[in-house]
This record gives sequence, C-alpha cells and structure tokens, in this order.
Amino acid sequence: MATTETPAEPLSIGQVAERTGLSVHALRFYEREGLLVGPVRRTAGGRRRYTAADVDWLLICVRLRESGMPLADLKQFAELVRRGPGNEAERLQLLDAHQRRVEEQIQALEECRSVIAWKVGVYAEHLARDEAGGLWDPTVRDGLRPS
Amino acid sequence: MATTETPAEPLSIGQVAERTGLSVHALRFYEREGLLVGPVRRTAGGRRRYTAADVDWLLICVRLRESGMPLADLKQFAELVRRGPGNEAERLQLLDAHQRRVEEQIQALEECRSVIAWKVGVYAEHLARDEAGGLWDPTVRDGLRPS
DNA sequence: CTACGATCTGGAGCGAGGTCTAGATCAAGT
DNA sequence: ACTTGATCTAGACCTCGCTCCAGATCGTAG
Repeated sequence: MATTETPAEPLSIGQVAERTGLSVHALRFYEREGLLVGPVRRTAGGRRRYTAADVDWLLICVRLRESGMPLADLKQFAELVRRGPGNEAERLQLLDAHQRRVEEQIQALEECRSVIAWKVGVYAEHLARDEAGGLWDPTVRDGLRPS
Repeated sequence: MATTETPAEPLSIGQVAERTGLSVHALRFYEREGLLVGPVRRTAGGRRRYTAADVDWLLICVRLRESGMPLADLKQFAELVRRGPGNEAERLQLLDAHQRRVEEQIQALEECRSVIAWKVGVYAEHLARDEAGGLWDPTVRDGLRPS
C-alpha cells in the first residue's frame, strides 16, 4: 500500500500539497470541513504535520473527488471511518454506490464521445471536400442541417 | 438524422424542456447567454416557438455540456456557426480539442474506478471475514455508541 | 540579530451554472 | 367572463468548491 514510500517523517502542508495535487488552501479547507479522518498533528509552533496515513487518505479523497463524489459524501465517509470499526457495511455501500455512478458516468461520456466524433467527422469531411477543390456550393448556407 | 421526428411544427419552451432535459429556466438562460445559433422565433403574444433545428442544436449542446464543455466554449462554437460558412476549420478544432479532453476524462475516470474497485474489494473481503466468523479482533467491540 | 519564506487564522470573495421570485401577460377550456 | 396554467421579463439568489486576503507567527539561513 505504501503509496508514498512512507518515510514515517511527517510532512508539512506544502509537501502534502505537492504530492496530492491539492493546494494548501484546499488542504486547510478540507480539514475545516471535517474531511480528514483524524485531527492533524501540529508542531509546537502550530504548524501542521501530516503522517503518511493522512496522505494516503487524501490520495483516496482526490480520486473520489476526481470521479465526482461531492464533498458531503466524502465527509460522511470520513465520519464513518472516524467512528471506527462496526460500520464497514455502510462504508461499503457508500463506495459501491459511487462506483456505480462512476460507471454510469463513463457510459455517458462514451456516448457523448461518439456523438462528438460523428460531428467531427462531418466537419472533417466537409473541409476535405472544400479543400480538394470546391464542390462546395456557395449558395447553400452551411450544409450541416442536423447541426 | 431526425432527432425528434421533426414535425415542422414549432414547439413551446415547455415542450423543448421536456425533450432536451433542460429546464425552461435553463433554456431562457442559454438564450440570454448567446448559446443559441439563431434568435428564437416568437408568437404574436411573445411566446417562444422553437424549430426542430433549434432542438437539434440544443441536443448537441446537452451532449457537449454533459461531457464537460464550459458554456464559454459552447458560446464560441455558437458564434462560429452563427457567422456562417468559412470558419469550419475553427469549428473542427474546437470540437476536436474537446473530443480529446473527453477521452482524457474517460481515462481518468477509469483509473478512479479501479482504485475505488480495489477499496470496495478491501471492504467486501473484510465484511466477508467478519460475518463468516470473526478473525476480527473481539476486544474491539462494535463501535456503536450513544452519540 | 535580521531576513525571508512558509504557515497560521478567520473570514471575505469568486466563477460556474444555473434556479427562483415577482408581477404581468397569454391562451385555452367551460 | 372567468379560471387555470403556461410563459414572459429583469434581476436577485443559490450551491459548490475552492481561492484569496490581512495580519500575525514560525523557523531556518546567513
């Protein structure tokens, strides 16, 4: 699982930002919103020190967000984890539901892709004809009826 | 490509909402934003009358939006079409760029899906073990407590 | 000691993409 | 004529997910 080659040394917020792709602003924001499982440790002076586990969790969060999970769901998931063992079924349900949504999303995107590809094809063909020596009738306004 | 079995009879905004999936609010909003190619016709009384071509365009818009094209790009595309023939190369470029973005999106989603699937697997296995007779540490009692 | 960059907090601000309200008008049924 | 429901306009408002400030503090390098 060693997602970040777990060096056991805690990381600063900037370092975590680098390796998660989240901004330091976003990291603080996530924390305020209760999206992290545990409270983040601090130095004597009050600076955040993230553990490897924190980073791993954040990397999961990033994937879930990328795939469109709303922060509210992420928060709920974090809460379940925070409460400790005993609610694994709920966690599974949450993830499973999301997984299905992701699959639907992929489906939808693939349909879109094919519609767009068809449109691209129409334009490409149009341009080919055009450049290849003007069978293009200048009196016809844009032959692409099913726009 | 009779997307809506083009009855040549113009449609009310409500009917268009039904067959595009956009709300009437969104339809008016899109119009204000200049996302439509032509100006929508009106009845004597001022009600919008959409043509089949309008609906076809909107259906394309819906696909482009679904696949994450920002309204700004949609607007630009509409402007190109509005200006008439002569800029097909630009239109093609716009669509082609979007198509590539959609493909990247699908890629990304598929990676997410596999990460999530792995997580789901972890929980499923955990639950299976748990229900099948507890290698699960019995000193950790069910985390349910009066919260 | 001094500088300088990174981080801290609380809260304001922002961009995208709509959504909703108010108050008026239109159109159709009875 | 009356009622009902769909539509009209302009503009205020909303959610989401951050982003950015101001002003203070920390921590390290010289």
